[in-house]
Amino acid sequence: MTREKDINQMLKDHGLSSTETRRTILGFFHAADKALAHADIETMGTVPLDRVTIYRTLQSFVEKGLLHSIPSADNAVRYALCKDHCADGHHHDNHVHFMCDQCSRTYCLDEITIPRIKLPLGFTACQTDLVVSGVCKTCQS
Amino acid sequence: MTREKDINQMLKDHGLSSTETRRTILGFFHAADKALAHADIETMGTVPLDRVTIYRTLQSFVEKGLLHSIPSADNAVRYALCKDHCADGHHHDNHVHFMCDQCSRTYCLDEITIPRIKLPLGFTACQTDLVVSGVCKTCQS
DNA sequence: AGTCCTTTGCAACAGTGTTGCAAAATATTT
DNA sequence: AAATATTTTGCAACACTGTTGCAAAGGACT
Repeated sequence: MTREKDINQMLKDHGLSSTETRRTILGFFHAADKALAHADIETMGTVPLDRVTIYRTLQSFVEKGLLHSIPSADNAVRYALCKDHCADGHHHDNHVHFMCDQCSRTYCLDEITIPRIKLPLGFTACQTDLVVSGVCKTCQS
Repeated sequence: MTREKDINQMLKDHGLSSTETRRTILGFFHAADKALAHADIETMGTVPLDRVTIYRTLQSFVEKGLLHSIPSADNAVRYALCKDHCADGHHHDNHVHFMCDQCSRTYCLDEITIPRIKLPLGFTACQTDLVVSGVCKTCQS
């Protein structure tokens, strides 16, 4: 399978050794068109994955620039694939996130860039997160 | 004391009976120039407050429009006083929040309004949260 | 294949938030 | 002001989220 090979390559490109759990979890993210939380991943596979391993996998994926985390008001951090990578690997996403109040799906709106914010004197920005919540395209019937 | 009386009035104006814990917690928010998390409140008073009571108090304050909650990437929801209230009580804040990476202080930048975001077709916005993180005016030395 | 290093899985723990229920405090009525 | 009704508190217990340490298993490399 080409996808298998792609996932393998993706891990190695980011300096991660290719293990079964990592391939599985990265596969979940490629299959899903939405952001995933730890709890989602725990129940997604046919064989249940170890909780701790998932935490550590997500952590290393974020560190190596494969995933980015999305803050939320409901205290459940979600993760999504990083689509564009800078050369240095350390890459700050700058797109808007959308979270559906009805189905809890979280989307990366890659095409919408966060506008530049002018901070008061004395404040220096490092990262900016913009999360819009409401009703998503699937729930809008 | 006038402040005591103000706090009392504030509670009643929002349809909450005036109890000692509520007066204490509301007092904390008036004294602080920053957003407070549950953990902060737990250790602030001379007499320790019950954890559950704090949760319930914060909840009712948010429901009645006294406080608003601020999402964060570090999974610790913070709360801050609502400064302007609509007539109906149900009031959506629309200002930018700033969180310091060094001291973890969270500020409401009331003077900066969140720019309007144009969502893709099919998405309807209900609330928009914008959190900037970096170095605050106090840590900037 | 053998060695080295990383990752996994388990147990245990710490923090965050919720629920149920009896006792206490507040509000309301007389 | 006392009695009653209602709300809030504090405790115990629980569920969920996330972390750490350590021995065993798995990948990487020569």
